[in-house]
Amino acid sequence: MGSLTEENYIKSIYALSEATGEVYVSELAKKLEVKLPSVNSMVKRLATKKLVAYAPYKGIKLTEKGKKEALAIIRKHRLAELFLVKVMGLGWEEVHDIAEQLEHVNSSRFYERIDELLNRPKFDPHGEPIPDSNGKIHNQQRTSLIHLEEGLTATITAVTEDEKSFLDHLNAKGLQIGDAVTIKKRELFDGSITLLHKSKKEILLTHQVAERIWVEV
Amino acid sequence: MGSLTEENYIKSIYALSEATGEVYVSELAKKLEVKLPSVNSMVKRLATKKLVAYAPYKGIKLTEKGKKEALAIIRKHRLAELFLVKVMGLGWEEVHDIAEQLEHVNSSRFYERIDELLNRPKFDPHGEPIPDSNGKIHNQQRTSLIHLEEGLTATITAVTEDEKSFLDHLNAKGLQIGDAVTIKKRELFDGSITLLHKSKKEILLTHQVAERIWVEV
DNA sequence: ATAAATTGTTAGACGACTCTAATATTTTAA
DNA sequence: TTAAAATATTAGAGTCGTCTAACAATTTAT
Repeated sequence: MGSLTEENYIKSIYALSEATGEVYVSELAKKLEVKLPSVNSMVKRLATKKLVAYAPYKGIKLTEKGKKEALAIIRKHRLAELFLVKVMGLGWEEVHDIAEQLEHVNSSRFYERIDELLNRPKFDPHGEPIPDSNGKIHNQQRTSLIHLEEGLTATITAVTEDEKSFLDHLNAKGLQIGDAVTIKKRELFDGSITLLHKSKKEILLTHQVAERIWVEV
Repeated sequence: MGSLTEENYIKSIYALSEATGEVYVSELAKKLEVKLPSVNSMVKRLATKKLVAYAPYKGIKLTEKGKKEALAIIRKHRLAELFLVKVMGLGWEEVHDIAEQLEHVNSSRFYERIDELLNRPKFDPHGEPIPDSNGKIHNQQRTSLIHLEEGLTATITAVTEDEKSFLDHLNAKGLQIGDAVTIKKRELFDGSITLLHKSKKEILLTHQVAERIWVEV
């Protein structure tokens, strides 16, 4: 096992490189809130440990070994989040920071037990998939709310989890994972969307918010 | 909050100085499994932070500030242990190492919720008292098994928690916190003790084991 | 296609924590 | 009461992870 810092680098590299397969030093520096030279020297260390592939002035890529480690941490993070919500009764908007700490707990017994208690769950409270103990992710169909036609009905399956304030916003609007919503109106000029919710209420979402909500039709 | 390392020093200083009010550098080095100079320099750092009072070649004492920090960590450790046993269903002999990690989690919400779920418990699974959120310890009457006269009956309230192997040993003998036992025979020549247990079985304990079992008469 | 802007790297230093080797103090026992 | 044993400290170095300042490569836009 690597250090706490190392685990955080690996996790961030995974998250930021998911789309394109690689990350740049500056993106990583921004995400981790450290300066460029810090990232540069850490990435070199990770490279000597064969956790990333890296050539100066080129992007950073996780090796298979690095990916495996990243998925193990993500698994722990997501299991912890679900545990905090389901077993401990905390709100989905307040568990992220605690899970950031619990994800570094080194105890297969602890996580095996959580997995068991939650009945081998596939998704965390934000709808993100939980990798299994081999790092395999059970994927789901994903469309962003902003891509739905007017009149269509869909179920919210996930949200992009970045800041607590975003989750607070959804809570305030009364939206939850699993809720069914119908697109009532899409405003072309600003991209905002009006939803019809199971609570019979109409909910107005800005484009910025809607694009971070994932649904299954 | 201090670093993880700092927290571990504070906790060990508290544990080792409980009896006499002070610890020596060498004892601390042994407990923490580091060399003497490491302890020496760390203790100096803790002294500049006003967490310990220290004069070269003299013992190390926690300041009020240090004690407060120690008790906060101990509270988290013991709450975590009880939580792992009661809520997560792990065995009392396997929770110590996990609690060693959970005790460093920085989240009042997390621990407040555990405290609530466990109904503000006063003792951990090993019978050790859990300090309240102000660091106050609810003390209990404590006598070691080896000080009981033959014929007396008492309830096991705690055990000295040092090594997993000791707890495994008690498990194997069928002894648990809360069990009532009667002293059947005390052997003078080797200090061993024969107990009568609620299970009607006779249990033989060596002096070494018996002195680490605490009872209430 | 070259200058400006952006992005990345190197050099060197610092704090936290550890170590080994050398030295000093305190305790114990002859 | 002094020599030996036990205990503690200092000096100096190494690793991890961070920083600032200076420089180098790459991209972009004129």
